[in-house]
This record gives sequence, structure tokens and C-alpha cells, in this order.
Amino acid sequence: MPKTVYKTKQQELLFTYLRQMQGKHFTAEDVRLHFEEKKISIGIATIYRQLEKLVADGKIQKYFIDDHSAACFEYAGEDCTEKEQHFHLKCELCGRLIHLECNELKELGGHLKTEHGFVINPLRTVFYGVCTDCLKKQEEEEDD
Amino acid sequence: MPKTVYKTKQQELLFTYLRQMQGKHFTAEDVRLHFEEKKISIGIATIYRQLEKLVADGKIQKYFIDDHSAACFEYAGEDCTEKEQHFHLKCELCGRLIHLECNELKELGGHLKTEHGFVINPLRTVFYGVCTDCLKKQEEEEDD
DNA sequence: TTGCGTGCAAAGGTTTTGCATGGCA
DNA sequence: TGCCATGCAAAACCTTTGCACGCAA
Repeated sequence: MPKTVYKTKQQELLFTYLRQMQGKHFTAEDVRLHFEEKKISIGIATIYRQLEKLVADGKIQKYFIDDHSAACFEYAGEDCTEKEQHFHLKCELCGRLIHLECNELKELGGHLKTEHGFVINPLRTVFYGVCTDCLKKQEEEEDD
Repeated sequence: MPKTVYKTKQQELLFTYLRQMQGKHFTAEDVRLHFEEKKISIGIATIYRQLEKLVADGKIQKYFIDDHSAACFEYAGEDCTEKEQHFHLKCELCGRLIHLECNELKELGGHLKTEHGFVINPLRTVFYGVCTDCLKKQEEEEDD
């Protein structure tokens, strides 16, 4: 993964998009569509290559949320520090992606480290399960 | 996802394979190769369709371990009960997949349920991070 | 001028799908 | 016999790669 050496117009456009998308997640296709709507043409290969570099630099995170659909990316923000890290919860029923900041969950990291010698990467880990809303719906259906 | 109605030879062959692979994970390609070695031909489409049904029935679990490589499947066993559930740890450096059974981690599920109304599916959730061995290697490199 | 970044198109790998055939009940 | 399951090939999908060109430094 080669380092960024030259500054290009495409890079700058992408950075602008990233700042807009802070805290949100997006796919390579989302990026392409965003610029297509603005009548700006950026090749999908360029988008992938730029995103790859940003991932390598730790500027953005790459997730695999859904089974075999596109990868999701997320911009961590200008000053990405450990305190801002969060976990992702993905509802298997409605597909909703929930950002979860919880100190108790950070103890999970400590436990895994201490007891299992494993340092978890919360920025890549996604918890799958069923969200509150879908649980309610399930219970209602059982009542029928 | 249609239910299984007829019993076929291919189904039975697949079940036999699953029993052999209990506790191990495998891809659709692994299944195909296994039968190819035995001079048994099962179409890859059939394998995918059967695995899909088994996932829908909850007989096997489907994981996405690596970025954009093949999906991994795992047979939970004949009498799959909650106590046998385990989490997966995936080392982002060496690629090792670790099966982790840990009661403390089960408290994680309780916490997510109680505090966040989210019921985690441990059979699908994969924790990404760095394993003990790779951590040691990293530390050794820092000493140089 | 040097060589990195870009864009296009093609290739790559995994999974899904259409359709005719085969086989279970 | 009716209809599901299979197999093959083609398509779909996301992503990567090869190559020629453009552009930053």
C-alpha cells in the first residue's frame, strides 16, 4: 500500500465528503453516487484506491456489515482518539446499524486482553443480533 | 427461503460432511473440494442452496471472517443448546480464528440486553483484533 | 522531467439465478 | 404424476488490476 505523495483534486473532493460524513458510514458506491449527483466524475477505482490508503493510514475504518454486500467505511474524525471509539451493533432483522458508546463494553476489551491475551479492535468488530424495536415486534407477533 | 421438502442424496452427503466438520469452519468451496476428492460431484449451486437452507433452519451458522473472501460456515452440532455457544476471535494479523468459550463473555450478552435492549447473536458475531502470538511478535520487533 | 494518481476496461473471486433435467413422494 | 432439487452456465456483484495518459512537484 503506497503512501500518498501527491495531492490531487480527487483526494480533496474525497476529504470534503469524509468531513460531511463524519459519524456516518458509507460504501464506495455511496461515494461515487454522491459525486455523480454533483456532476463530478471520479472513477470507482480511484475511490477504492483512496479509501484503501485512508484505511492503511487509520484515517477511516472499514467494516463488513452485511453478508456479501459492499464494504462500509467510516471516517473517525479529525482528532481520532481512543475515547471516541465505539462498537457497532447490527440488527439482523431490520438491518439497522447502531453506534454504541458504552464504558462497560470497554471492560470487555480489558477482559479479553487480561484473560485471553487478545487485543480487540472495536473499530472493526460488529455485534450481530436483534435490536429493541425488532424484539418488540417479535413479542407482539407471539401474542397474536 | 423454501423449506426442505424432499430428501436427496446430495443432502445426505452434505449432512455426513457436516458431522465430520463439527466445531470446525468451512467454506462452500471446501465442501466442493471435499467431494471432488472423493470423486463425488455436487454442483456448487446446490451446495450454496443447501447451506442457505441450513442457515435459515439454524442448523449451521454463517460468518464473514475475512474482508471479501468466501463466507465461512460452521455446524453447531446435533443438540445445539445455548451453553455450547461460543464467540469467535479473529486475528487481523495472522488470520487465526479462535473459538472462545467464556462465561464472562456471556455477561456481555446480559449487559447488552438489559442496558441496550439488544440481543446479541454470538454465533454470528466475530471479534477482530490481535492474538497473543502476534502481540508477542510486535513487542519483540519494538525491542529491536 | 519524473513518476504518482487517475480512468477505463477487463479480470478476479464469490454468490445468485434461469432454465431444463432428474428424482423424490 | 406433480413438483422440488439439481446441475450447468450465465449473470450479478463487489473489488482489484493492467495500462496508457494526465498532472503534481
